[in-house]
Amino acid sequence: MSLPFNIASHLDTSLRAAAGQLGMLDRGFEPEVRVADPTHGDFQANGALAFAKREKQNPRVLAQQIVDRLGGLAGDFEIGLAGPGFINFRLKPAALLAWLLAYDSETHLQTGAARARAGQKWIVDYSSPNTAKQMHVGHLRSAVIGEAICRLLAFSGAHVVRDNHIGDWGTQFGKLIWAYKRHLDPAALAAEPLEEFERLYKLGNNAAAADSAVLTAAQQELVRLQNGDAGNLAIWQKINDASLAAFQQIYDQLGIKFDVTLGESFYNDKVDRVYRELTAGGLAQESEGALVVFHPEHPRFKTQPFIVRKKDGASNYASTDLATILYRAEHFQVDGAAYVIDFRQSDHLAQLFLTARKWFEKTGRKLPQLEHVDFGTVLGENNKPLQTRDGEHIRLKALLSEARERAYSLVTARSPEAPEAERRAIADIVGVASVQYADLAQNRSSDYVFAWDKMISLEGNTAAYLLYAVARVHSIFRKAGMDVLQPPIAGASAPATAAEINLARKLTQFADAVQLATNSLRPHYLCTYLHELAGEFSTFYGADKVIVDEAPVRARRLLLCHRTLVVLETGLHLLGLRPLERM
RNA sequence: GCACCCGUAGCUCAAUUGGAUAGAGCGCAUGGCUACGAACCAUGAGGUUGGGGGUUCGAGUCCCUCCGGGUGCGCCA
Repeated sequence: MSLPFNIASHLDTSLRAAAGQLGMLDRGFEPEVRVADPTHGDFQANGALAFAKREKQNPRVLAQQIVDRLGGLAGDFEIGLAGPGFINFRLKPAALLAWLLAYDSETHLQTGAARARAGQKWIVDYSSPNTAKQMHVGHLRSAVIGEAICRLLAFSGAHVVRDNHIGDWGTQFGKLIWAYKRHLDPAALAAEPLEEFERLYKLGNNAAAADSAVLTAAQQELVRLQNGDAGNLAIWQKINDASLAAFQQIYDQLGIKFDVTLGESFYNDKVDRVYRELTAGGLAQESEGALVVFHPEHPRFKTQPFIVRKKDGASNYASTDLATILYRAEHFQVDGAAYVIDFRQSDHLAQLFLTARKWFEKTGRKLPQLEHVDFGTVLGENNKPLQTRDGEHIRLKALLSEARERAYSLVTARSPEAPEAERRAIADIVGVASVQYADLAQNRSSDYVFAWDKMISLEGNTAAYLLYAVARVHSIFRKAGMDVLQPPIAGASAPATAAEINLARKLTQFADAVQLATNSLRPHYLCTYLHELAGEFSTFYGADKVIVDEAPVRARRLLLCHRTLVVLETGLHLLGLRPLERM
């Protein structure tokens, strides 16, 4: 019997069966299987300890009773008992070989992984910039982390809807339209539309500040827009279209393609229902002229209101966010929604989710699982939010160009003999991947310091280290005149050297890394894994020559190389990075 | 004032959510290219996990309390 894709779940199942025979299952036994330190084994089960503690039994005796009922695993694992009651599992070389033979492509890895969330539907709300403004460094993390999360969820079998919840209905449009009508430079609009919109907005803003007549005129433009004035709507539409086209240039570099772009304007006609239902349900109340929701049971939200309608009657982002949840539940019928948004909006989202829960309860609806995927700030090397020297936001477009340029200098220094076009192509991938990876590799909850040297110096836990490992595998096949798509692995013997075994066992842990990253919505777990895998490969590469005369040895080493390639490339795809064959 | 997040090696960060001797990378020291890519590998030094108390078989992780940093708190999103 061959091992399934996810070995940890396989062990979990067997342990539950054994515990069931002992009558432990209905008393809350949890196997707690996890990847183990190599000194102990490949996987370990800790569940006997917690269970014995609760039941006031001897954990070691308990663990032994479980082990005695794991006979079915004896073919694939060496099973041991250690310490106060840890159960250790070490894969036998033949089992490692069998797993490697079975999972031979990204498709088959995905088939294995896709059981976890088959039938689920998730919507991921990420990027979500404001229109009429350029994307800046503050938009980087949501886009990069959000895309990785989409890919992880999809890989795990979920149907994923990528939603760009753009800010396309702000009060800024009054001043912008006022200026647009009077000061538009058509040539600038054609060349760099967002530059032109920003110039116009500043112009309108300054004029309104200096002259109250202009301010009034701008406010009237906004009212006209909101009342459906055809001319203003056309301008508004043009601004949004141009903005989205400019955003897409960034998204193309980051490998992002949205399924839907449903911004705030989309929910304009859907907020009245929110007001009605919240009021009818007794959840919302008038306060200082506004419609607000309090949460008496909450230490802070009992006094900090959730303002769902402003005193002037207008909606705000609380109203549209509530309407958005309803739309996602009714129209998309999602099981879950992930909001990839800055940690500074934690209060807003907590109030939003709390309000939605009560609202859905009152109205008898099923609330999707709502997750705030928060992340910290991108800091400069002075530990302050990253800015240009004159205190402006750093534009994403410029940041990505600089990444490509820096990578180009490096590639040129390393490989001056390569053709210009090839160096450019490599640099485009390495540069952007470095930025993405630097963001993903760190636990999203904390701030991170943006340091060019660290991310493109190509050492340590960086994109380049992973890409280098990929390039070296390709190189082995290329030099040996073999087709990497048809690796000659027939007759491969089981992993035998220390480096081979360490690499093989690391490969089998891919499933666990994906599951951990997906369930916690934290891509850095996958990054850590891929870095460790690339490290095991480098060690193996240095220790054991692949192209040797002895056929079974050569075949098994080619097998390891090929599977390393498949897992690394699959992992890079999951993070939203593009692999390359040479660098 | 109230609330939330953070504090781990000189630096940047992990630690599978309470598990085994707290691990990586950078930097530092030493060694390795006539071996498939040295953008690499091997070995080594480096820690009172901000301080103190508590919970238990077991705490970087949970609770309390100080210290230090960040963020949010009625009509921007």
